[in-house]
Amino acid sequence: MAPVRELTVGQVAARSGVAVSALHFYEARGLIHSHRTAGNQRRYGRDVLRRVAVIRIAQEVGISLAEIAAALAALPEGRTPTREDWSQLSTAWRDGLDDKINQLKKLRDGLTDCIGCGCMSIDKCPLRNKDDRLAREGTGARRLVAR
Amino acid sequence: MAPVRELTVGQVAARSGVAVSALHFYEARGLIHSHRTAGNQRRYGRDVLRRVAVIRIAQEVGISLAEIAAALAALPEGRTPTREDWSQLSTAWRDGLDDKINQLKKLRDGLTDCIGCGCMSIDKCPLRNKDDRLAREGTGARRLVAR
DNA sequence: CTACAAGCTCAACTTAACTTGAGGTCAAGC
DNA sequence: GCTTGACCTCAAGTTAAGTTGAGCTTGTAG
Repeated sequence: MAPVRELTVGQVAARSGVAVSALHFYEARGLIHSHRTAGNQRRYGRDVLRRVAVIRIAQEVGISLAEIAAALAALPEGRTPTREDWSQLSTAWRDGLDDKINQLKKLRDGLTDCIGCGCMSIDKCPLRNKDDRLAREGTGARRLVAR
Repeated sequence: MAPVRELTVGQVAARSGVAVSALHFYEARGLIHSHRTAGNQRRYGRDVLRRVAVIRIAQEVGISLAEIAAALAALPEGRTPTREDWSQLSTAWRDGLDDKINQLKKLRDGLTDCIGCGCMSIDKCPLRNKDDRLAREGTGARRLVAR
């Protein structure tokens, strides 16, 4: 059987589970690329499926399209990305993932105590403090133990 | 200084690190409540600080304001929430957190293999499959024929 | 008793990530 | 050759979670 040739936008949508409009959108944002037929219709290479998969996975982890675009931009323009290319990408995100996991763990482990503790000094709460804008701009009185 | 009984919106903003506009917004969304002075200015009880803290924490974990509102709605209207009340809430969110952590772990552990594996059958990918609409509607024919 | 910081309301604007719609083209089956 | 469904472009709409600004009122320090 002949290798599957190019995919239409509809086929990519069907296979990736992403709406056609979203694919258009990704393309406009430079996350995926296509070339056009004589009749101006999009045709995608098979690697677009992988790209889209990566995009969705990354999104699920909370990476914004802009960040994803930046990461994907590092992939070779001309050729099909190698295992090496993808691997590099995944390694970078893996670190971010690790951070995120640790953050959530910390949160989870502190959650019950911190929410349920009944303490009145919320501004001393270790959970709260981690992104406390006040800590940065603090005028003094509100200033707490630096982490 | 005498113990502060009621807080103005500005004081809440200062102590919670949340913008006044955001507090207005939360109030409009029913996440927090206030009563008004004769001059129509908001006055908050001290428990609002806790509420706001909980809101921000929950948001950070990826819970939407709508969901937070629903959870907070379960808190007693009339009285200051007890430790019990908060604890119940945190326990519920804790479960969600656990799920999220596990999901991320799975993602992390599969990421390098799955993104970097070089395999061509993306629709068989364990990562992708977890939310694959196609897998549910799949006719079987769409099963990847291609390399 | 007055200046002016803080509050108030309401509407409009913002960003992300898409979706929907209008109006028109292309391609494949009968 | 027609009909139908998939495509195309571009503009506008949508949701979340707020922010910003205008115009007006309150509250408090000096």
